[in-house]
Amino acid sequence: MRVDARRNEQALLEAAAAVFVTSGVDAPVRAIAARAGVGMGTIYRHFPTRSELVVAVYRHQVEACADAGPRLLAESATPEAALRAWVALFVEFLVTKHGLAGALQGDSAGSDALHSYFVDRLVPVCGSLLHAALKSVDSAATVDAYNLLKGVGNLCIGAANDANYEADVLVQLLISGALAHEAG
Amino acid sequence: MRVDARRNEQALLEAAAAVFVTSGVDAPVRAIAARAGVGMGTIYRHFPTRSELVVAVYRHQVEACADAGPRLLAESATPEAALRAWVALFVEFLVTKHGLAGALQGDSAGSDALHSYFVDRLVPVCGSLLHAALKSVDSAATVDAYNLLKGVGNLCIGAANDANYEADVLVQLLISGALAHEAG
Amino acid sequence: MRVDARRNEQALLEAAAAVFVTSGVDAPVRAIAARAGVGMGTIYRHFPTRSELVVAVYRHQVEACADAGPRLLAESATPEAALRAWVALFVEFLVTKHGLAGALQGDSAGSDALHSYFVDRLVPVCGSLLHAALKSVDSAATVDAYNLLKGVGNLCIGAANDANYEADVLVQLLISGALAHEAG
Amino acid sequence: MRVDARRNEQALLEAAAAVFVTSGVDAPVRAIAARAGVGMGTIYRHFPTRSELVVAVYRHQVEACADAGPRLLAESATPEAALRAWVALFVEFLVTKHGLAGALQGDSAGSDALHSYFVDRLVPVCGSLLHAALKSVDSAATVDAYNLLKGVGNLCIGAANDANYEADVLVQLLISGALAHEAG
DNA sequence: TATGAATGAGGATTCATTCAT
DNA sequence: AATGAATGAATCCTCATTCAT
Repeated sequence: MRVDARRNEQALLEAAAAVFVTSGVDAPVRAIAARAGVGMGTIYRHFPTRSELVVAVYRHQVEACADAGPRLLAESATPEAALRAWVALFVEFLVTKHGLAGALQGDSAGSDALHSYFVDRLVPVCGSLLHAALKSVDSAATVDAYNLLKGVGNLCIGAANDANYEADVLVQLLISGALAHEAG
Repeated sequence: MRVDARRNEQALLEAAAAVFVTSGVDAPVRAIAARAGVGMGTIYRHFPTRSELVVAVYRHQVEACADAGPRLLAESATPEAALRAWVALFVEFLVTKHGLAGALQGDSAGSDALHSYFVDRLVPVCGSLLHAALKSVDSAATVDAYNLLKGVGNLCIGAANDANYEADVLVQLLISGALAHEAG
Repeated sequence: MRVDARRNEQALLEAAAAVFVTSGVDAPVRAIAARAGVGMGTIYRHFPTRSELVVAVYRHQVEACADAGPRLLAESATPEAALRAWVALFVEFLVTKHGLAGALQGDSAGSDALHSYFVDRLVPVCGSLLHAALKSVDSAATVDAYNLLKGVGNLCIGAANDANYEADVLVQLLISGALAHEAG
Repeated sequence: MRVDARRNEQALLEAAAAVFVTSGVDAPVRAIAARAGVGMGTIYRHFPTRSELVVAVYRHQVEACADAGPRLLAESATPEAALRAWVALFVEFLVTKHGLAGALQGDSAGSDALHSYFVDRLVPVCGSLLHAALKSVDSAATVDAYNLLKGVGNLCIGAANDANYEADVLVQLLISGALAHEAG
């Protein structure tokens, strides 16, 4: 890849991140291009679909989140604490990225890549933590990691727009519920 | 109101309900009018804003849901059972009305009336049930009824599109979590 | 004509006059009907075209204006004074009726009846005054009464919307010009 | 600017000029685009508001008119002749551009830029000529240049639609009136 | 005769996407 | 490889006019 192409790609990622914060992940292509100082065609060259752009923008943070899983499990006092810390991390990520939680739904055709990426990368991590936590409290699984992850994601939708809505509290309650059922 | 006007209004409500399921509550006015077999102007006559149409479409069911609260409290074996039955009812309502859960977010400008209506009508009902349940298990409140209701609503988003996602299970876990914290 | 029909027609004229002042002579039919407390169909029954309604609304005042011509000629010190007083009267009428001066242009199809009525009724009056004034100052005619009337009307367009525009002054200057050319 | 963009802009100006003559300056965007052979979006790219398009269409002629003022003052036998020649020029411009005179009214929201442009550009020119003419005939001013310019503009409204209406004659009478009042 | 519900043409505007330069 | 001009589908909303009741 030519040096200028790489520079453009970097500029686009930064611009998109900034615009996504302001206007959500459905912001007009033109706005992103303008902020990056490139033509719209350049966006399409680097990221043929919007979903690919969104994935690229958040890749670093998703990776960081994924990497945090094993580390937290090793460092935390208990597996439950590790799970709680990890979902708190995930919640913070989603809530600060305007519209991202909603985009995880995968409904609309274009967001499939985003949905897949999140699931592929984070469900295994979440699964490890959940499994360890369940074992440590001697509970049986009531939900799988996919459901838990998606539930957490859903609870974060719209959190940034509503000062009375406390997504983080609800998420911790959901964890409590998931770990609460005593093993028979 | 003239008989034909009433017939049109009814046709519009049914058409809108059907189109909302398919295309969400932001579906084009023209599509709703076409399905109802009326002109677009007729929609604007009966429901000057989109929000009023959405509220009208779901009013019956919201009222039924609100009415069910006190009844369940009286009929159920325990307050917790009443709360669980009621949220199950609410979940069933939201999940079968594709796109409704998402519309409950007050984000988009036009849906504010909808958001208000849901909150005004259901938060008090939810609050009664929650309060009774908390008291019966001798727990302190960790969330208010608004947060609980909105959390339940959020957990239902996209549930109809994903066979692997079990919103009802997650909602019951959330209730478990909300009732789990021992008092004092 | 039945008594109720006459009552409706009267109500419509008053309502239209009021609405025209507020919103101009192109105000929505519905607004006029609503203010009159009748259905829209009733407007169409009484006044099939908008032009006929406008004519009817202003008939009294146009007649009063026409009648004022001979009277002013008889009462004024000089024919020129009579002409000046009469155009001042006409100007006051036009300026206070929002949009009426513009509607006198026979451009748009619907306003033909209005245009015709004004011309038929007022050009002769204006002509008498102009002729007498020209004779009294021993000037030759440089414009006919039709041109003078229409010129005065045009000068009044938009006068109510622009505090810096003094239609009345300009009109008097136009009269001065029309009487200024010395007869050979 | 790319050659094709410049070609489109030129085509748009010509198309708009033609359509304005036929349908007035409020002609549908679609009609202008169709005549220019471009998409509607292209109009919005080049001229974000209707007012900007109107100004662009008439800029050349307004500038020519403005430039003619000082030249006429220098070349004419008397300042009055210069003023008369200049307003005749202005009248010819307005009358041949059907609908332009009407658009000079600042009424409709979108045409404000047009109104401003005309006033800013032509009132000073008109003022110089008027002042010189008044001085040369030893008359005191009875109107300012803004009123005179707007009056001339108003007299031209609808002139192209009415063969019996002689705007040019009326305008010269208005000038006569404006210069007639003897000083002292 | 009166009502006002219904129609639907008409016009503005936005933006994703393509492709000539 | 990059640009950004152009396209035009999609959608909203208003209101004159007709006509069933």
